[in-house]
Amino acid sequence: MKQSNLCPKFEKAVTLLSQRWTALVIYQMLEAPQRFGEIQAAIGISGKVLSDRLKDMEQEGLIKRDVYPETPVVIEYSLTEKGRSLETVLRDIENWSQDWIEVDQQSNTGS
Amino acid sequence: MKQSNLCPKFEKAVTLLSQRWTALVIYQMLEAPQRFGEIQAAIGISGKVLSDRLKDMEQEGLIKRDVYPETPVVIEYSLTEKGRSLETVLRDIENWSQDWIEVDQQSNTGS
DNA sequence: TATTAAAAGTTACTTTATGTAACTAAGTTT
DNA sequence: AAACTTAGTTACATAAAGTAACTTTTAATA
Repeated sequence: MKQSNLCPKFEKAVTLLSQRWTALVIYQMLEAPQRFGEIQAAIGISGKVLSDRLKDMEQEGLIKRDVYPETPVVIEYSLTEKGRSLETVLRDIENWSQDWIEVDQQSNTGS
Repeated sequence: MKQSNLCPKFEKAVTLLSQRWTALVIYQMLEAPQRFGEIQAAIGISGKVLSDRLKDMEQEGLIKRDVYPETPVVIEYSLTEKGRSLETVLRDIENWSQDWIEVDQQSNTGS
């Protein structure tokens, strides 16, 4: 027994955005098109999960994958219009976080 | 090796919102304070996970839990100011979903 | 020419999160 | 006393995410 009263479009949007890492990947690509390794380094995601997410997001039409047959080959991910249209959502979350989130300073200063 | 360049507040906000069900629970409570069983029925979440989420969200200060010692006892969950301040985010997602999400009509009409 | 180096993934395996269904506890109605 | 309701909890099964080592391709280096 699993069923809701919710609007299916809204439900799907929420499901999309609550996939772990998806929002951060989009946020990262708002700045510029990015390569696999750049995204990995920027948000601290494993290769395996990033690979999965990029496939999902491409499938959903949020991003596109371009191959530049340079040497060595460059593969670049960038937002589609649909992906970019999430910018307002991400900016809202950004603003909200500044107003409402407390970060517990886990001071990690060795030596 | 897991570390990012991101603003910790933003990162925490995203982590919060990408917990499965959290956004839907808040969305549901935007309408009115709700009881456990109402939330369950409205969004189709299991008792176990709803219980976990409500605890997390209370911990984060997004919701509060009120006990009315009526008979039988009524336990009501409602948004705090912090929780309610997520309304803009949720409304943005709602609007975005209407503009950009396609729902594949899996017609389920028996008989 | 063999060796070492990226970049972009993939694979096998472990850990964590989520889902399911049955069960509990307190008070209530029959 | 037996059955019902609400608000959960428990034990167990499945799915998603994390880790680290490995593969492939092309190139620059020794």
